[in-house]
Amino acid sequence: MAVSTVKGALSVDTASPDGSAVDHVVHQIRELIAQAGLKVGDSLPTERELCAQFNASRNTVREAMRILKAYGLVEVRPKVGATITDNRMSRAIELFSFATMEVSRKTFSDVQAFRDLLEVGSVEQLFDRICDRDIDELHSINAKLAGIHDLEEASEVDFAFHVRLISILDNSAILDVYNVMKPIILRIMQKGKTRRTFKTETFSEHEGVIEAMSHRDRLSFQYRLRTHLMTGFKYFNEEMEASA
Amino acid sequence: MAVSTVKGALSVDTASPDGSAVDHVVHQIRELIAQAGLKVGDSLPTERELCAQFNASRNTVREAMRILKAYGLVEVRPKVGATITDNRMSRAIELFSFATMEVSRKTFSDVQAFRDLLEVGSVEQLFDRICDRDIDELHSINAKLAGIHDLEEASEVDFAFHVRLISILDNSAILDVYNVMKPIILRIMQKGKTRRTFKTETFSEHEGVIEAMSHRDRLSFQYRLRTHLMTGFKYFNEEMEASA
DNA sequence: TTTTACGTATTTGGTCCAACAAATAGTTTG
DNA sequence: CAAACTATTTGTTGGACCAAATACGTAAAA
Repeated sequence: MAVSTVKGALSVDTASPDGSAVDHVVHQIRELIAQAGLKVGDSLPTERELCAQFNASRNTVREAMRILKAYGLVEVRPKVGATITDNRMSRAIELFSFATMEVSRKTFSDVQAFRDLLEVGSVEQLFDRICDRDIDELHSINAKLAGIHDLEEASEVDFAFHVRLISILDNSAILDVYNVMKPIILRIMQKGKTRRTFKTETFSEHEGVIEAMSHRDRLSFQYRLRTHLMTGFKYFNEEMEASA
Repeated sequence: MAVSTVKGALSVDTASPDGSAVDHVVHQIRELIAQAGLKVGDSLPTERELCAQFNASRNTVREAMRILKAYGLVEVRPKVGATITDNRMSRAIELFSFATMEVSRKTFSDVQAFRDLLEVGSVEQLFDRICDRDIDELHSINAKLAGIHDLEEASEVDFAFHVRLISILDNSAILDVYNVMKPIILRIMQKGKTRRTFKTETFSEHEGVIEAMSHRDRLSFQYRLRTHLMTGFKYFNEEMEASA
């Protein structure tokens, strides 16, 4: 505290919550963090201190902390108390690991078109940065497809391959987005495939992409990768085309 | 209940949490939802029923419900109880509206490179779909820059312009990702700019992009948009290059 | 008799309190 | 230097009360 009596209309405005005591405490804690300029790693007051400070019961404070924890903004260990963190990205990932929604035809084409823009579209920056270790590691990741036991595992390997590919770009925005979308991408990868499909088709498609990379063959890279991304589209039938 | 004594290893596996009672209840509630096949709009048992069902105290159940609420999976109103929802996307957006982190040089270049891949890279698909209404609406959005009063408002208009641009693609994956990243993008847009910058430079850069679109001039579109995205990079100094 | 309106009782989430269990950091003791 | 102890702090429980929303039954009106 001390600083910023004026702070007011700046960035931290959570607007006014719904008036519930818990939301109010959440708001106050966030204000506290902002005003005290707490950074990642710093400690928050103990629950009971917060109770006294905000005139709230311990349960109310605890529910507020649950929210902050769920948002990945604080980490709390018994005895040591709560410390500031920033796991929002991983929380966002967990968010979408829920609710096993069915992948629609439109979802498939949207997501794959999106990935096409990122993976195929970044060919120039990618080829600028490629080094031998990238090629080697892509090979070794892809080799794991031979030993997979179920679809889940196979799609994990497939995903790891593509993450390794774009990691060459050294762009954390892209990497973060990929991780957020991971659950959806995994489902897309599994759609219509069998273990055998992964071991044969997917494997050789990946190998083709790697070969194009090692030869620095832009056109081949783009063609092979694009084709690879669109494999699986055939497994979607045309049903339910018009959905509002 | 009734169905699926076998269900076991399917999709809903939240793995086993850290063993805390609250996490356990969260897990059980999610299992309950899955097993009972509850859809959005359906009701959950009352808190007290959940207490009895899971042998947990009411506070524990409430903390679990706080988590589900924070995840945007349930909505709870006094007296009527908890109903299933799916506001995960809006929660994800809220997630990143927090913690007014400073935009680093690397964040800037990463995010803008990312946007470059999406916006500039999609020129073919974009030009395939463009219609007159798109051009008109882009004009009218951009016109709002003349009447802006502060940076916040200006960046909102700027953002709206780019969202409208990519909305032509009719790709909800891209749109969702853009919305999730909105807070970060807004900050990037504000970096180093003034109201005047928006009213003059940003405005005319947008107009240039629109003009290229209306002429179906691919090269001009790409050049102008790419230049526009990289405007602002000059406001970052080299400080703090090596951060682990 | 039927329908509408009102008021009461019940249900349900929201908040608070007090107490105990478990885990851990720091301190003391061998 | 290591082990045991102590105090502190989170984790969990059970209970209590309140306020608001709903359900229902009763009374009044058509």
